Amino acid sequence: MSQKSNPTIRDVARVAGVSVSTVSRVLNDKDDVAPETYEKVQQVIEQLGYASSLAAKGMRSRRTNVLGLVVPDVGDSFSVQVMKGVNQAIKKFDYDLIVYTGGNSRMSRWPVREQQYVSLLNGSITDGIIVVTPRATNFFTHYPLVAVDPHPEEAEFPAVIATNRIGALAVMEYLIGLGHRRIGFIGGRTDLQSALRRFQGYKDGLCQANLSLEQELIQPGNYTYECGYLGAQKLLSLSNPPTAIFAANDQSAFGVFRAVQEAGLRVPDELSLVGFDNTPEAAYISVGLTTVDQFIDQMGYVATEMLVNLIQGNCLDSNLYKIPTQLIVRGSCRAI
Amino acid sequence: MSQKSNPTIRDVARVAGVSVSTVSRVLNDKDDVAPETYEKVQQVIEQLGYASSLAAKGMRSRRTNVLGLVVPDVGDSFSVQVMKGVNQAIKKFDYDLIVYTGGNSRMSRWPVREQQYVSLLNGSITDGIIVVTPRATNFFTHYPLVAVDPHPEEAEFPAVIATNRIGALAVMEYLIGLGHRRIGFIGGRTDLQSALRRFQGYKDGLCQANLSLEQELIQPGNYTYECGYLGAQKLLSLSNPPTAIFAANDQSAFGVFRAVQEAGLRVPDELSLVGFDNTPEAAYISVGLTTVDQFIDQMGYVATEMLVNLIQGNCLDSNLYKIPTQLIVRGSCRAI
DNA sequence: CTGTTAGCGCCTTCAC
DNA sequence: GTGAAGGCGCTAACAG
Repeated sequence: MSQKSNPTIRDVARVAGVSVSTVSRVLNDKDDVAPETYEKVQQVIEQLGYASSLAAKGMRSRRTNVLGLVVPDVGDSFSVQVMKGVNQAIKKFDYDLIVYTGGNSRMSRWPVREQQYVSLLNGSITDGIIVVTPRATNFFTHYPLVAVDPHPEEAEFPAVIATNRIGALAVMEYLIGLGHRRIGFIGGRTDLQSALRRFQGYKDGLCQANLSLEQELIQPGNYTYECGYLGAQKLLSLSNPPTAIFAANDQSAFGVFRAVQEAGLRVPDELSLVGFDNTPEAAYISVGLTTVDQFIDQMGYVATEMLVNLIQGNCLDSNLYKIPTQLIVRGSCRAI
Repeated sequence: MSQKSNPTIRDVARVAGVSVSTVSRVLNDKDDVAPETYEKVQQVIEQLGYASSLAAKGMRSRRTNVLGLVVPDVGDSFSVQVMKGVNQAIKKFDYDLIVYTGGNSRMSRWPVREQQYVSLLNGSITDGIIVVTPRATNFFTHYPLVAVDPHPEEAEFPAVIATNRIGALAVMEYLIGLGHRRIGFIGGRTDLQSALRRFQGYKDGLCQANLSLEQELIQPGNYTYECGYLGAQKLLSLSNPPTAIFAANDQSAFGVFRAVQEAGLRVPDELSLVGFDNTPEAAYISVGLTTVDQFIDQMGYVATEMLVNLIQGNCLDSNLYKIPTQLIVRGSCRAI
């Protein structure tokens, strides 16, 4: 089974007793083909289990009806969310989808960066590409491309981003409105734009309320459970501990939660807690984690819409589409 | 940006002042190329942002170093789990991954089924394919293919499955060991092999304990929250209601949970509840849902291993690999 | 209506 | 060590 090659268009032509172009025509519903010829060819196609090679087709005609989605890691939850949104959109637009990810480490020898490499590869198989790469710099491709959540300042290509700063600001306004004055912060990965923007929102919130920024209330982090756990331990052991903690993402908020429990305290009674992302778990954890939804799936959906527009040669309203974030209030905060 | 075509191997050759074959050689580290030539070509490649077209490469040489994963829907949680496992495996084996899904509805006109169509398409771009299709019948491809969770009886190709029946049996043994004698069952989608096997496990468990199978304790279902909810309502309104309910998957177990709550009862005090799948939510819901883990990600991982073996021309130990399921005991059951 | 003829971008002999 | 030619499977002109 593994050695024999798939049937080609030529096999079909031979068996059906016609030429390859005729087969090609019925495959693409081109021109007029005699009904009986059409029928016979279809029959042979089915009989042989023939399907045209995407590779060959894509090479010849600049249209494959396939969209590409390049992600650094398909296991990553952010990527998965984006995929869901894209998945929904392609159904509407009647495209197929290829999600590409490189597990290939040999590529490090490659002079150009992975994303670029992959992007170019797919230039011939897909009609356009969506890249999910929070560390994106510049992309070098002559085909339609839309980025999800890149560094906006360097964005020379269409992109869709979430309003991370504004979301974080909303959190701060909420907490401050609840009477909190000492608000701890667990940071995110500093190489990610999203984390920087959330931190900016934290600072802006403080500033806006005329509160001073206290270094001891700010713990570095990296979006992991552990960093939330450790950061919270430090914050709680302060001589004057915070009454609320804002973690840069839900994952680290869960870590905070555990540290709080282990310290014999309760959320929200002794400590208010807010996360960011609105992961599914956030709804389940004890009283429910108050967090910010950034509608990642919608980012994927919008990115797809933009891409399809690009492919069809339409102009984009804007090169940068911002998906508004939304504060999701659950039970993890309390007025003091 | 969208009209100009990507640089080709010929562009590189021209700029570097060499022939295309030389460029091809450095691309594939073939033969001996003069170090200075090699260097210069590499430089031009980088300068032009060139990357060889997957399409063209795949067509010419029967090796792309890319694995394919065909799923009915990338939004589906089962598919996502499989993806995670595959994703891990490709890193180990140094392959790239393409996940393919069709949003294309025109295909309904196509005489061959969607899976087959996609599978064949990718035959030329990928070195092998993993298909996730619980309704799989026969696949028609001359290239390596491994199926995840197909109908075993029709499997003419290598496949990896979970031991659904045994997992369900373990649930029954557990419940019966806890003293339960009247155990309700919420069924799954009858078009899915997994659901049938789980039901079989339920029946076998009953039989093994010399308990009779009572029709009134068996509710049809379809793996949804709603069916669990409705089924549980019926079971609870029985004149002699069950003391435990075994739902064919976690999702419907959650529905059961809600129905139980609404009836003013509590889990596990008045009713023991078991699910199947061990979804992330299962750990969070109130006391924790006792369920069965089928290690879907591992299925993806193993499928990848099998596929790589196939691609490399090795023989498989077995054409059918069974991933053992495991009962995860949490707080939703209680002895009576 | 259908067959013939060119390539698409790349890799693989085979010469030099 | 390098270049030239042929062809992978397919589609898009042209001819008939």
